[in-house]
Amino acid sequence: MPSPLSPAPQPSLRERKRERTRHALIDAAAELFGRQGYDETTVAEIAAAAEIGTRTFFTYFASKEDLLFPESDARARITLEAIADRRADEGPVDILLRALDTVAETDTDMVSPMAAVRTRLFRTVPAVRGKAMQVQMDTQQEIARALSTAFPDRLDRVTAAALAGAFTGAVAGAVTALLDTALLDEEDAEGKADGPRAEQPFDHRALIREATAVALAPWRR
Amino acid sequence: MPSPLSPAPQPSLRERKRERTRHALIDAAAELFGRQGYDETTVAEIAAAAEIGTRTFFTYFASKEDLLFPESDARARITLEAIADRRADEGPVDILLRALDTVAETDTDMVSPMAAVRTRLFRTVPAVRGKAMQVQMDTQQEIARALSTAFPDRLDRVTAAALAGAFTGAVAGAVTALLDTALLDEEDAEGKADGPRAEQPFDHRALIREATAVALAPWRR
DNA sequence: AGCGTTTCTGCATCGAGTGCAAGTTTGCAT
DNA sequence: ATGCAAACTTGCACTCGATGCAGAAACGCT
Repeated sequence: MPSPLSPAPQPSLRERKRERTRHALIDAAAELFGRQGYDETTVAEIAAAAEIGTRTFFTYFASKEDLLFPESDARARITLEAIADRRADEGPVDILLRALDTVAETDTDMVSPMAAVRTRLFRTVPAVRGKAMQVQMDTQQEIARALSTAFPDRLDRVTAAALAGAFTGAVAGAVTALLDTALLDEEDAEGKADGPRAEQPFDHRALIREATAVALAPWRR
Repeated sequence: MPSPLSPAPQPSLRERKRERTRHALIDAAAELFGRQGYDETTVAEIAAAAEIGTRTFFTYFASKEDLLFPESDARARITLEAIADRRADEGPVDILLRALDTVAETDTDMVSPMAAVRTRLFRTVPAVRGKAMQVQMDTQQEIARALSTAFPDRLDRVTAAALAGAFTGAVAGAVTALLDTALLDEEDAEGKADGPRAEQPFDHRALIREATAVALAPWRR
């Protein structure tokens, strides 16, 4: 029983319902994609599984691909906050690396069921990869703008864009490489003692951070 | 008249014909995209303009987007050659810098009519942007693999990928930033003296050279 | 309960892309 | 030249993603 006077910022029934079916769509899609693959799953199937009309799907997501990136701006937000909260002695590269740490810690999306599916699809379905890259480029431009206004005297627009590109490019490259090798190893390890299959995402993060720091080293002077 | 005994490596009639219609498709598409836009141009129109059946289009290009990146692997080839031809005293960074210089000199794609159209579409059509990033990422991973096998003791896969990503990301970021300002200026200048609208409103090659210089400056120490 | 505003949904339609089964052209050996 | 096999081209039918439209249903508010 909710306290009667709490200024409950509870969204209206409409919005709650909308959020519920939104999640139903994501869950249904994750399940179907995982079971039959991306191309083999039609929008009509997803909609049916979430019990809405096919046409209605497109009022929730502009496209089938958008379904895969429900929180696309979370990482960008964190990075922009990192820039805003900078200490006086931090250079641009320091800020970006700190943002990367924060993302690694707080990103809840990495454990969602959709995330697991997405990483698999990223390697195999061109459309998924293309969409991911597009999202990346959008956030990259935001970061570039924020950087150049935060360091007006050290970073002009073009240099800021270069740095932002170097950063996101380095991270994306490292993640992709890691993902590739990880999944290859997994295939190799197949058939041998199929024990509890311990995952080690923690030193993955350390690896990514190290590699990014090395790649960006020339940018800190 | 060709010397009768020259071991002319002339491709067969079949291949020449194929190459001809291939270019006809690219030219027709460049013209149509430039005139009516990307989404407003159908594959059927392009095929008709090149005088082939609609169905046949897809034996030349796997998709409408592929039409926009006809030489997508040229840059990767040059870079891989640069890695193969490295001198003993060259580090990974030196090689990449040299490769990019070579690309700047020898890349003919930058002056093709398609290039001008592509840069315009890159800013406005999501599908084009996504495809471009995907191409970039693919070549990047190839370069990373080659780098880490060329320097097995200095670069693991992940670090090599981060380095390659940082490089291409920096250049790409700088290019788009510079392109944005260039194209915005151009729009501003619109309405005044609407002269013949010079078909090559800016020098791609110079622009890319400038962006590359800015983006890679930190690595050149 | 009743009314205005969203939201949902079916229907019709368009464009990208694919499989198939012809027809057509090219390369090559006789 | 002639004929034949392989490669290439093409139309047809079809699937799927995506959009516009208009009526039906659900919601919020009085």
